Amino acid sequence: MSVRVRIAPSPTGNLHIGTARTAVFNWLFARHQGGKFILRIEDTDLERSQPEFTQNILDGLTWLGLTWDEGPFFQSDRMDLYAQNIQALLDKGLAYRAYDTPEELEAMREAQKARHEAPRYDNRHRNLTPEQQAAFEAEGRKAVIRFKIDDDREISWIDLVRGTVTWKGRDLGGDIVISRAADTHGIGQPLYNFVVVVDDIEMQISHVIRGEDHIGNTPKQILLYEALGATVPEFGHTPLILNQAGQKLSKRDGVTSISDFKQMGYTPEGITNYMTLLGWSPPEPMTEIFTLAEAAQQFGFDRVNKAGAKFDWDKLNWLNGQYLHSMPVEHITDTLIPYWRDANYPFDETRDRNWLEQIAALVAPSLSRLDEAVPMTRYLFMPLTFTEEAKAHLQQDGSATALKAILAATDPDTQLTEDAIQTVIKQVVKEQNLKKGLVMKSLRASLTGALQGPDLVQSWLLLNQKGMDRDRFEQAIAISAS
RNA sequence: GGUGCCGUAGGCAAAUUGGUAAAGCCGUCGAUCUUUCAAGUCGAUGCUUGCGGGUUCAACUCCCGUCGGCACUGCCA
Repeated sequence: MSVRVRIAPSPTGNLHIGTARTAVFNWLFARHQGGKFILRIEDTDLERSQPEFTQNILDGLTWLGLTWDEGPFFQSDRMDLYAQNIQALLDKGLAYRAYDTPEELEAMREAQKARHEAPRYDNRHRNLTPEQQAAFEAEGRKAVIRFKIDDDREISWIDLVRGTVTWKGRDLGGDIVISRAADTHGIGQPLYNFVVVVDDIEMQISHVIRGEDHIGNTPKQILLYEALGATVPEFGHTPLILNQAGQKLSKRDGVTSISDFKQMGYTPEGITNYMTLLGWSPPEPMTEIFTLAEAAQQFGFDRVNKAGAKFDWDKLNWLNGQYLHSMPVEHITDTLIPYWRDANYPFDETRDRNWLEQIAALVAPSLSRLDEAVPMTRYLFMPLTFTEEAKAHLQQDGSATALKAILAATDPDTQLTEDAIQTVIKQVVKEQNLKKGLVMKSLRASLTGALQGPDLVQSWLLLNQKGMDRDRFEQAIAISAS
């Protein structure tokens, strides 16, 4: 049997990191098995589904490199199929119409709670007589359709990551609603648990790989597979991604959508690598830094951990940095340009290309996120703002002397080279009898407005190419005097 | 409350069928390089495997109990 897996996000929000991680495991498994990875958009909740979220999900998956082989399929296009299957269940007597009002259900649960019982539907409308049904309809009540669940059934499956999992029918909460309320004899909007099964059957999904939060849905769905006369697929429930407090990561935890990560300057390679590590571990000779394709060669559920994993920014940052450090200059320059542009730094992409590449080469080795390049390179693009420490340094004895000497020792009409800079520094140190540290710090303070930052000689070179160095020395000398 | 799942250092985690002194990575700390920060390099720190029993020559790995965490418990997905 060929392997067919799917990722089925619902467009009620941007692509979430948890969904993306599930997509990674599905993708990895499909590639490892030579199977198909299918994308299905679960938009049965008409109220909450939005087209822009669908777009965000598609864009996110594409950006991450999680390409799909079939789809996207939309559940909203398949309503007839669901209605047919619900009718079939109705015809077979496996499902029925229930006329309870939301208020009645609420009251029932309250009563159960008061009696310290587990809230569940008591199947009160399972065996209504035609007369009773007619009476409810005469009242103008609408009916949901419920699927019968046998209290005495025991359902179990061999989970790909957890082994045998068993549930009792009585713990499933009574007959489940598979379609929303609709007028007499009509079939309302089909609900998640039912739709998933119909689609997975129809799309011949062989392995359902999803988050652990779906474990409780699985027994209900297995019963539905049986009722629809279909083969039950394999199930694998992956551990959840947890927040600092150890709870399921949710939008309330701040940055959780892939588009946010992208904007913050994480690379798709870094994110997918990290998400894979959250639950899966590579076999021995392999290091923790790997591409999706490399992971796919080794991927298997035997190496997927069962416990939830806390999301660790430190490790993500480190991993992302590894990718940034090894990125070719042209590539990282291309990637950095949008960040500089968004910061409104003035430059001409074409004419300044070489200069921009030098900047990229200068800062890339110390980045862990792309957006860090913005504050880090600000002094190369914008007028200076001085930190208090920098000002204080410039006001020290010898600082102005050093800068004046440097001004005198350099020719405004000749572009500097690295060697020339080294020579000038040595010369000034010797002639003015100053400490090298003081000269260097004065240079840094005057050129960058700060006492720490990227390599100073390279920075000066870059500023010199733009003719931005001498004015800064003058400005600094003025500060020295004040 | 009920049901289910899970529990190896601060975080991610490894450990062939129970068998050496419980890998590795991140973090932290220190050293080094540098005018500086970051990065890099080198080194160090930390778990008696939630806890208590049991089986065994031997248990992170098996059994029993216990505690804790999380997830689910919808006419959401």
